[in-house]
Amino acid sequence: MQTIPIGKLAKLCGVNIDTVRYYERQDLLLPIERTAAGYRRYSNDSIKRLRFIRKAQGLGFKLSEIKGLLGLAENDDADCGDVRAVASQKIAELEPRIADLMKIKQGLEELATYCPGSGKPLNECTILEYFYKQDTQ
Amino acid sequence: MQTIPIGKLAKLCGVNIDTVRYYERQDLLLPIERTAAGYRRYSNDSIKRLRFIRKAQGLGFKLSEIKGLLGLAENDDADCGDVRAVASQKIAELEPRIADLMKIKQGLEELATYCPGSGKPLNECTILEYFYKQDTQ
DNA sequence: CTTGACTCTAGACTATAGTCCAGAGGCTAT
DNA sequence: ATAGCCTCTGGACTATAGTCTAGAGTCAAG
Repeated sequence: MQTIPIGKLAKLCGVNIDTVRYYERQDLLLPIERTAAGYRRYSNDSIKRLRFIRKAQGLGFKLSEIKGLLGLAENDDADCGDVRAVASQKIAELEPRIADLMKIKQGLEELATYCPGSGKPLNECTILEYFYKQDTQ
Repeated sequence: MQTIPIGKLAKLCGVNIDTVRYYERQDLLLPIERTAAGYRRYSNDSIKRLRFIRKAQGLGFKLSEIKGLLGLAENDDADCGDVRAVASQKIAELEPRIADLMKIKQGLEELATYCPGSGKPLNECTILEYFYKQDTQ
């Protein structure tokens, strides 16, 4: 098995070389060895692992969570249920965030609807009025 | 008009006292004066302004955007159209973010559906498989 | 043997919105 | 006058995920 240097690994996976070093500091992706001169060397598994990281990130996982996921993947006592639990938790986190954003969007849309718009002076602006208004409650 | 000290302003608006000072550094909320001892003094307008800031934040505006909004509100040449444009732009920013999160959520739900679940070994885990899989394309 | 590309390290810097701290001084009520 | 708050300042620190820099060393090709 031939090993690959950091620059090649980075290019193969489409990430910045500094990002690879950063993942190493985060204990996410260690080189399989170092050359006599101290150069990092990676394997094909490193490529798979780096791809794993980027994919999981794309699905909204934080690096710390990905670390946990990779730990699971390497734990002989873990099973599919454990992995699915992590996915389910992430879904559960996503739900309120989406709902929040949608509520915010609706609020803004409402404000924009009532605002008289172009040409009207600011003292008739219902958006600003809303922002300045004291909360009733 | 009696003026109020920073601690009272903060409490009235439900924000941390350091946050008020932070807003000052960001040029968002300046005290109307300082006492001989250097103590900040605020007016009722400061309360309104701070409430404005917090409300706009609640609708997803960044402090820099709120600064622009407050600038508009104090600009005699601005009209409702200008304010509405800011709101519309924020709505336009929200849309793809919501869509993204929903896509991520759907992706995760799909993965979780196919995963055999509890009791099955990890090499049958379709979630991990997906994470490790090389992108086709 | 030199040129150019590659890699090494430690540390600083980015964005965002604060929060917390120490050490000093001020203000108020008893 | 003294206790017990309040406020002042500058600077450090938080989270997250990198990115960039300087200065030095290494490697391969011509």
